[in-house]
Amino acid sequence: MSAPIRVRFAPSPTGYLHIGGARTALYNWLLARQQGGTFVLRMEDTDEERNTDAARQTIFRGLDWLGLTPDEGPEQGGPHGPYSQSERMPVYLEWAERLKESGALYPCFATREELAELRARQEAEKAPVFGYDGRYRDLDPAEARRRIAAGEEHTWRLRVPRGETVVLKDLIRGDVAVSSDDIEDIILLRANGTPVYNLAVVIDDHDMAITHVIRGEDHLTNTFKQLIIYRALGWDEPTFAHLPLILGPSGEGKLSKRKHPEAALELYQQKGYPVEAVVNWLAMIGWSLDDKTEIMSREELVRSFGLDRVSAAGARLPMDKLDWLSGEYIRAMSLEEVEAGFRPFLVEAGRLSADPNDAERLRLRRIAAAEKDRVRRFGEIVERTDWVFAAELDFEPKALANLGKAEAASVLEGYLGEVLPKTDVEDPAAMEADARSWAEGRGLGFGKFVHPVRAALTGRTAGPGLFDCVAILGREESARRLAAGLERARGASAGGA
RNA sequence: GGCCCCGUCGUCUAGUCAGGUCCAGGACACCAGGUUUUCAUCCUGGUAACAGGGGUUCAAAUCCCCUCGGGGUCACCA
Repeated sequence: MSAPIRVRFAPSPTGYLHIGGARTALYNWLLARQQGGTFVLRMEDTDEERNTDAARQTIFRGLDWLGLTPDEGPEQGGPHGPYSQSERMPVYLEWAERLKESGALYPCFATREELAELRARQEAEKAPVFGYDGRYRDLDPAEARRRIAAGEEHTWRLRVPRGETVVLKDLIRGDVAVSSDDIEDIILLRANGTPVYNLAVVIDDHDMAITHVIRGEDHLTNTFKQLIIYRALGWDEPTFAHLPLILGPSGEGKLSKRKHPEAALELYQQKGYPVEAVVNWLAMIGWSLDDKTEIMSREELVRSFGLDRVSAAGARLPMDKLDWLSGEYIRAMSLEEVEAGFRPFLVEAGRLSADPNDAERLRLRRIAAAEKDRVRRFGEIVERTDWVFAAELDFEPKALANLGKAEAASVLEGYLGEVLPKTDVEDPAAMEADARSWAEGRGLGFGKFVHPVRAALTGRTAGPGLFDCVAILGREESARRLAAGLERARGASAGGA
């Protein structure tokens, strides 16, 4: 119907990529891809004190990981740059100047101390309204000029109209109306002459031709201020959509990094959740396709996503659901993909060379085959393979008990001596057939066979299929462990009998 | 405290705009059973919610009002 949409994600680089921010970025990106629009990344880095280059990088790399690479942004450039607010100061100042000329702004000589005092008194008196009381709003212009000329410190405030109703047409919340009397005369230029966030945002969204501002609900009250700035500047406002907030997993408050480690996107990468699972999960927090669809690929999301089905209510982070989804994604992967997922974790744990040799590759393949159905995130593979790489097995009590059973010694001895040497350790199914026929020949139940062998090989009672374990260890190491287990079993029966 | 947003199973949600097909559906989690050499997967079944109170209506999870609860925001931060 009209020009393609232009959306943006505008984080401030203060340390990490917030999971809620990641979702905001995803929703924006989804819409841009779906409608052939443009996804812009803009750094809101006007606060020099708090911003670091490391934090910028964290945001860039986080978006890369999620596959939400901007069409325009600090790294990729574009026709509406620069895309970092720190580089756009002249632009803001220019518009601020026009606002001064038009009389929309007035100088305010209230000092920080004065304002703090005012606020303290308002709180003490339980005043109905907090905030600036407009004490310099009607200062005589000549007097103002005189004080400025005298070098008196001052900020510039926006003369917010009185007695008007400001209506925000929000795609998710519908029409939200607020009285302009509830909005104080906001500072647009600080005493040091720098512009304030709300001014910068309006100018940027306008200059960058943003058509839809999709952001967290925490910006809802800012929007009314911004609406007034749009009016003062004589610009048309974009369409707004305020997303419900993501709350901490156990309820109270929005996610903060201090209280909730899961607020940081990096955590998910570190724990080894497949990206596509994270994307799927994020999309479903606050949005749903219908009453049953849970698993959706990125392509399906691009096709079906829509703001009209975004919920207005805040949501807790459903961590259990991520674990489940992640497991589903891993199970749907090819063996090669699972290997690739495990690889960095095993390398980091020192269990795999960065450039693995053939034997290592083979072992990785076998581990992947054995654990693919069991693991819910790739990072689990480290502790799950402790038994494989342990120089000395750390036996669980139950496993030890299994080695102490009456038939344990003869089973181990038989498997070690008669079966293992000629069974095909490359082929778990074949090994199982061999073992079964051997056990049957002895009139042994398969369970009686399996338990002591598993105990000797892994020191545990639970884990991958027994013959996957043999395959992972290889013939030689399996034999060594079986022999060691046999010794224990004999010791146990000798001591016990 | 002012202003604003929100309120369906423990959790994520469908249903609310266009009232009946909803003694409320799905998923995760949980519990029970089955398959399996263990675990996991897989299969079957189960527990579990319309925040409360008033209206309107033949009929309300759906519309209106009040209460309660949760959240956001009130910086010369962004």
